[in-house]
Amino acid sequence: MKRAAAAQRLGRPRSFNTEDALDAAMQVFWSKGYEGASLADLTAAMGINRPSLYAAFGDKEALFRKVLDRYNSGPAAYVCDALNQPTARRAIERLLQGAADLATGSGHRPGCLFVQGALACSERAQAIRNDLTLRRKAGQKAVLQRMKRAQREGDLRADANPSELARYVVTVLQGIAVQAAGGATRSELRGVIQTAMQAWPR
Amino acid sequence: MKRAAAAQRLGRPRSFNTEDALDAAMQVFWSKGYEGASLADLTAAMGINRPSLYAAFGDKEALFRKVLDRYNSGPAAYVCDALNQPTARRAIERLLQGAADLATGSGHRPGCLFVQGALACSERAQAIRNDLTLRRKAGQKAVLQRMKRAQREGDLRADANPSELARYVVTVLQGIAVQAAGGATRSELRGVIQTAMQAWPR
DNA sequence: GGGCTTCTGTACCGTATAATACAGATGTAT
DNA sequence: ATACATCTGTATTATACGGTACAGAAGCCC
Repeated sequence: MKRAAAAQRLGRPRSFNTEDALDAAMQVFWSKGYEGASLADLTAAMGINRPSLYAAFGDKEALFRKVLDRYNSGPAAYVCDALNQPTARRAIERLLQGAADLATGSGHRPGCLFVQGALACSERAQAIRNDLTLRRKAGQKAVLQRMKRAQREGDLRADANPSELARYVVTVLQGIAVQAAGGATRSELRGVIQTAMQAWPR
Repeated sequence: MKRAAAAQRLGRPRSFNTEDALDAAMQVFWSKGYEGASLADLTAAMGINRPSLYAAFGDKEALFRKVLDRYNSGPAAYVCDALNQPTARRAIERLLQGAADLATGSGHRPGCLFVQGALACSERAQAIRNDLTLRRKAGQKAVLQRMKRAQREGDLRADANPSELARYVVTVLQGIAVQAAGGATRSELRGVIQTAMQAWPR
C-alpha cells in the first residue's frame, strides 16, 4: 500500500479546514475559558458537527491542548521575538508591550488564554489547570534565561537578581492580562508598562 | 436550643450558622470559581441541604454575591488597613504585602477570589463576571484616591501620575494573585514586591 | 397544650452537558 | 465501474446541573 507524501488520505476528505477550526475554537476558549466553553459553543463556532470534532481532535481536553499549542505558535509568538531583542531592557519592554497589545487586540475577547483559560475550575479540569500553570512557568523560565544571558553579557548589573527580576516581569505580564480582561485600554496599559520599567536596575 | 438575641424569629430555628456556611461556601468558590463550584460541592462543604441553601441565601448567584461581600470585609479587609498607612509608599508596600500574604495563606486555595472567581466564563455567568470586574475597579479607585491624597499632602512628587501609579500597583497586585494561583511561594512574592517598589517615584 | 411559622430532608423536575452509534454521503485507488 | 476508507449529520446515550414541591419536624407565642 502506497502512502503519498502529499498526505492525501483515503476516503472522503474533510469538509473543513483544521487550522481554521482550531482558530475558531481558540476564540471560544479565550472568551469563556476551558470549562465555560461548551461543545455546543465550540461546534457552532467551528462550523462542524460533534462527531467531526471528535474524529479530528479527540475529546474536549485534547482539543484545548491543540488550541494551546496553536496559541503558543500564533498569538503568543511575540514572546520569542521580544526576548531576542539585543538588550535585556528592550527585550522586556517589547515583551510587556506585546502582552498589552495582544491582550487588548481586536477580533477576540481581551485577556490572555494562558491566564483565563482555567485559573480556578472544578476537579474535572484540574489537569488542564495544571497544564496552563506549567505553560506559564515555561514562559517565566524563558524570561529567566534571558536575564541570565544579559548578566553574562554585562547587559544587566552583576548585583541584580535574575530570578527575582524574571518573576517580577512575569507578574506584571499576568497583571496586564487581568487588567485587560477587566476592560483596561491599550494606552492605559502603556502607562502601566512605563511605570513598571522604572523598576529596572540601573 | 435557645437563642439569646432579641432577633429571635418565629418558627423552627436554623440548624446551621449562616456565617460559618458562608465561609464554607467561600472556600469552594475560591477554589473552583463561580461556575466550577456546583451546588453539590457547596451544600457538601456547607453541611446543609439544597432547600436550606436556597431559603437562606437565594440562588447560587445571590450566594456568590453574599460571599463576595464577606470576602470584602474579611480576607480582603487588609486593603483598607494598608491604605490607611501614614505615607503612600508604606501604604502600597503594605497593600502588596497583604495581597501576597492572603494569596499564599494557608487554609484555602492560593490566589484571590476577585481575580479567579470568574475571569472567563460562559454567557450565563456574565453578570457575575461584570460584578467582579466592578469590585476590582473599586479597589483600584481606592488606591487612586490614596495617591491623590498623597500628592495633596506633598507625600508624592507633584509630577507623578496618580492614575498611572494606581493602575500599576493594582496590576502588580493582580499579577501576584495569578502567580500565587500558579504556586508561587510567599517569599518569592516578597521578592517581586521588593522589585516592584523600585518603580516608586523618587 | 394548641396554633402558627419556619426550617429540614427526600425525592423530583426540566435542561444542558460531554460523548457515541449508526446510516448515508463522498471522495480515492484500482 | 467497483471496492474501500473516511467523513458528515441525525438521533441518542447516561450523567450532572441548578432549582423546587411537598411532607414532616421543631421551635416560639398564646
